[in-house]
Amino acid sequence: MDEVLHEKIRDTVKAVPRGRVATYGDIADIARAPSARLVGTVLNQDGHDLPWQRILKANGTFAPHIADEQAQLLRGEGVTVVDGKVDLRVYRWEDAVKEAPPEEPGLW
DNA sequence: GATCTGACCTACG
DNA sequence: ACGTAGGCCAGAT
Repeated sequence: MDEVLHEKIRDTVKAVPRGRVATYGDIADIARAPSARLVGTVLNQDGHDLPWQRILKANGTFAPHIADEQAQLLRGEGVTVVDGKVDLRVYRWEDAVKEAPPEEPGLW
């Protein structure tokens, strides 16, 4: 597995501000991960010291096994969790777009 | 090297 | 709103 990418993903997760959230897809996007699956895989293996509670699925829900814990932690950061979901329109990490670097020039 | 599995995502019925 | 199906990528069998 690509160590660089691994760290990149970890860094990106760490970059999410307190009180905000991001989706696996967002992280994958910013970290240049080939797929959102990788983000989940990395967090699963090496996410113990990361703010993994700020990462959720694209629809604003949590990963099944950790849902409870995650909801608690996020509430502790001031994020409102309703019916096991977070309103992405409000809490989504907006800088995700800004951080997204341009594509390689000359591809087309 | 084929197959299965998973902290995913989108589209469809 | 909820289940399925297909696509996705890397690691483990």
